[in-house]
Amino acid sequence: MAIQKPTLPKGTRDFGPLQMARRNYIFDIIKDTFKLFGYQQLETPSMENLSTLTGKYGDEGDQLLFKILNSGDYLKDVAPSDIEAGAAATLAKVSEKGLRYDLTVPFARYVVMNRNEITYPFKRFQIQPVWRADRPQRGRYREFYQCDADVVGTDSLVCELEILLMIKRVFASLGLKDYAIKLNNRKILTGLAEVIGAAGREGELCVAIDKLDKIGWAKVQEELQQRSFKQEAIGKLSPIIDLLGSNREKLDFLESFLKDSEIGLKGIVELREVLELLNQYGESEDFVDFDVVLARGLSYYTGAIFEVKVNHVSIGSVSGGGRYDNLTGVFGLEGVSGVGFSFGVDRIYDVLEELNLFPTEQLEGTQVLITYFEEEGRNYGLQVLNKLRTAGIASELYPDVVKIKKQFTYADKKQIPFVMVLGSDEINAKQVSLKNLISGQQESMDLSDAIKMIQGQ
RNA sequence: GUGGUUGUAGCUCAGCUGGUUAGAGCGCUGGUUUGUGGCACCAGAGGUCGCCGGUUCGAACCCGGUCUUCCACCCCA
Repeated sequence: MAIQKPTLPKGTRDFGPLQMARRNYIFDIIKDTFKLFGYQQLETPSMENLSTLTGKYGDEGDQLLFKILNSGDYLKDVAPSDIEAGAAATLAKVSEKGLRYDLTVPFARYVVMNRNEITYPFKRFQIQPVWRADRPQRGRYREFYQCDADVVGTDSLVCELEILLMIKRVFASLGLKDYAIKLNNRKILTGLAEVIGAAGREGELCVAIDKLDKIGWAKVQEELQQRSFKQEAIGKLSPIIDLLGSNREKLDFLESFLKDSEIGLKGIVELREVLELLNQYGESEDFVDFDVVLARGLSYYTGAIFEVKVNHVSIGSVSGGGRYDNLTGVFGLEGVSGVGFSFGVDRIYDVLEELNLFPTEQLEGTQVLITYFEEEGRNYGLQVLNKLRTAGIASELYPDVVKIKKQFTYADKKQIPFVMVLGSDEINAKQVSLKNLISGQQESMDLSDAIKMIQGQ
């Protein structure tokens, strides 16, 4: 058999040591924030029954699901007539499981299955990979991590407030200073469709309007025409398009614009309250931007909609979420309101890399490498190694008896800041030689002094 | 899913209108230094030119297919 070069499946990646250190840096900040706000961690299986997943993300979403072929003879139930009927008819007979597409639907499933054990309001966070059979691009992968935090069992707008606060805390910790938390409300979009005389069509309306900053008002009008919106209705939208000013000014304008839509006004009230709560908490409205044309997750969001975009980078949104009043309804549990959002770690990684915001100092990693010349030094080194680790210092002993130069090169490559050299002089004097590879200074001392010096750093 | 794009050493890339043994920089290994890394100098290893097929006396180069990369659309983190 000919040797073949190994490759990765399309849209997947390996993460090397440097990348993992950087990813953990991001994960730790997010995790700490979720915990600080009282969220508890949950994990669910990578695969779910296909019946749990399908129909939750729209037709597009169903197409992007990775399906898992049944084990064994997966063709045993397939008749020739099934194959003639096409892929859709055959699928149900060859696959009953799929990889999760997001963390929200598995969470809804979990809530329904554990409805009696859960204490409400239930605040949970979940950090796991999800899979989408999309075509990969920059910032778009087939396997990527989501960091979700959701609350179910309350419709309090305090939850919306906390989402804003968590986003602000995470981004501040990451050193991101130029970003926008775009905020809107599904009810406002519904109201918008009502007052322009296109009630019930906010989905279509939003798909077009959402592209405003990308393709411009003229093109959006064209698209709306193609979707057979009346010219009169399109004309009514124009004051919305150039809406500028503070959040308050925009809300004031929308309030009069939506005066004939009860639901639209409800959305305004909700948004005002979220901003008011932010104020009560003692936090500014910096980075929070009410954006009437923001439209995401329309297949299930019913209240607030969030999206976070970092300015001046070539990556799409890095976080998003919203309120869904009845996500568990499809699983037979009605009346459970939830709100949640998600950080896209892989995209945040790309953003931090593009903006050069990763901390340069390597916090994780070995602090000391023990080097020696022969067996005797290695035996002495093992005792030293034990004491270093007992003192809580990340340390390692070079495993092979090789030239000292090679051992130093290893320390240098691995960016280990200290090297201990153990030769006959040190062994006889029961000391160690400690070299600081950054300053280049080296001196002999007792091990206890060396430990102090390393910890003093 | 639709349209386009890319693939040459571990990495980043050269390689003329098809013509002998396919190059550079960085990295890697060894040496200058048998108790000392980074810097410098010297030497060396490393490629069925993504894969399969076709055209041709001759293909890294032209053609077809396939996989991969990146981009736009759709949608999304």
